[in-house]
Amino acid sequence: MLSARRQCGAWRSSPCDLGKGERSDDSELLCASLLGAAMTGTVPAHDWVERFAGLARLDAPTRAVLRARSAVLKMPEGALIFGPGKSPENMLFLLDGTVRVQQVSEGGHEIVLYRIHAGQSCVLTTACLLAYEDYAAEGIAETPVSAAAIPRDVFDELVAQSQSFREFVFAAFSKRITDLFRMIDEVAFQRIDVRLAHSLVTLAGTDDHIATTHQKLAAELGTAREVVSRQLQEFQRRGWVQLARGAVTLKDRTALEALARHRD
Amino acid sequence: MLSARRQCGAWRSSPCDLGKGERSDDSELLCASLLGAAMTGTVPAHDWVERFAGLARLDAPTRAVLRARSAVLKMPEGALIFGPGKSPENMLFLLDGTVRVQQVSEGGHEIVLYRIHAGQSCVLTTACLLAYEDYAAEGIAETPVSAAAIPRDVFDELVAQSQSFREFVFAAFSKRITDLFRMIDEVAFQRIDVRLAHSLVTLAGTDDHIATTHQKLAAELGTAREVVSRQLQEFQRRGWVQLARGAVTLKDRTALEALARHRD
DNA sequence: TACGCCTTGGTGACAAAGTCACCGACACGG
DNA sequence: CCGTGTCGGTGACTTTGTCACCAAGGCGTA
Repeated sequence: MLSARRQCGAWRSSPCDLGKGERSDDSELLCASLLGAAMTGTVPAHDWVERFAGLARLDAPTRAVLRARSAVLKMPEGALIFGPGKSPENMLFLLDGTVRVQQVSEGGHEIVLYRIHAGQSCVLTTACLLAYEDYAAEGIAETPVSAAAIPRDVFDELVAQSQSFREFVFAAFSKRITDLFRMIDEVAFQRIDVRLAHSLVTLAGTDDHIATTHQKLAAELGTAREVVSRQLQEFQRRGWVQLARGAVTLKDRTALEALARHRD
Repeated sequence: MLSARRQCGAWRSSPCDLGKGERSDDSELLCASLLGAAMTGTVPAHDWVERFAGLARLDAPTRAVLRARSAVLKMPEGALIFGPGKSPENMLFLLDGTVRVQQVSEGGHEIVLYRIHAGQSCVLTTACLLAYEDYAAEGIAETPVSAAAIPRDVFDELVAQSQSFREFVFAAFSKRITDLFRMIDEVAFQRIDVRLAHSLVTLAGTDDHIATTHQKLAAELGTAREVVSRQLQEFQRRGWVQLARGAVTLKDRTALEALARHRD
């Protein structure tokens, strides 16, 4: 049974991290056009292939196909890239921004599975899998994002034709699966303070400032808000962080990193 | 640091489940030949492709290549199919038996990630990924197994040539990743009694008998032996199971299944 | 048979983490 | 200024994990 009183939907029912708001109608339209098909009216592709770390090593013909048969899309922060029952028709290469992949289970529990950063990896892994079997995971734009969209058949064609593209694709799958292995290990065996310290260090920008709520940090780790609150208080007692409403500021990054490295 | 006193290595340091013994020198040799390359002296492939559920739908030329360029290998129970630093040179299709994929972390903690059953799925997912990035997961033959081995380059060739083989491969990856998502959700949010009940029902054969130790069940769930012992005692108090040294017998499968279905 | 030794599992005390109910402080828009 | 919703703090309690230690069973060997 769903417990109605539980505070849930850390990411969902609240304004986006840095921006000011609810998913607008505009964003919904963008999503629909992306998830649907067609891609009419989208920006023609530019030199994005060169800017994408993993693709630069591909053979020239493959890069040409990618350029020719893709379209660059932009989506606002908070947009739903894919979700349960919404498997995208296109494979996506993330050019700018970050996509958060998370899961919401029946009891209202949330957990962040991983993030996809520009260039480094791509959405194809997750997007592709959901094309075959849909599941209650969803990808959400954490910042405004731009992505190159490749129709499914072009993807298939490239896999067939290019040896280096195959390597790229399988390497991406490989990395995703090993990361999930690591994740399972952490969730099962790592202490919550270690995991929280790790999250803080990872989420903090160069300015050591994180604009987030305890509830969102809890969803990050798949734990309860109270647990996060208590741990943060402990960190503050130790002088490692400075707490404020909706914000955490790192005061001793070194100490947090040391704790995060703890393997045990 | 490794704690020397912890009782660890549930699966490793003990005799195999049903059989009688330590990994023999023979099995090590088989492993080596499998993991290495060559495949000289192995059995020529027969009609295994037809017996493999997922491959029956492939186009005829692809099936022919699979038959022609594969070799059927047999490995004894307890054999290490792949492991950290031992990425297999061949893609494997499991024809008979079961392979357990598990992870051992630094603290000596163990957890079973998933099992690969004959025909239903195949080892290629895991094997393939480890070819690109090796990690502390290992695959162990839980029963005597036979598998069809495909050299890496033949696999690559098939992916390039056959549309239906690509679909097969991506569907396998897809299923694996969604299963891992589910696993993360369970580890993070599911109560231990529910998970244990689920494991018991899954592990029990038609005779409702499981030959295993509490320690192994703990490794199955990624928890501690004491926790499993206490839960099993509780199940026994309720008349759901009958406990004996190294054995658990289901007395009320229906009740266990009901508990296992509990979503919360 | 007696002995040592290892495996298996039982136990109590405690620590860590999750759950529940409730509260007060803050922010924002009427 | 007030109402309303978000955010975070707190105490009591349950569940799970950890640690230390013990007892029974099994097995080989003197």
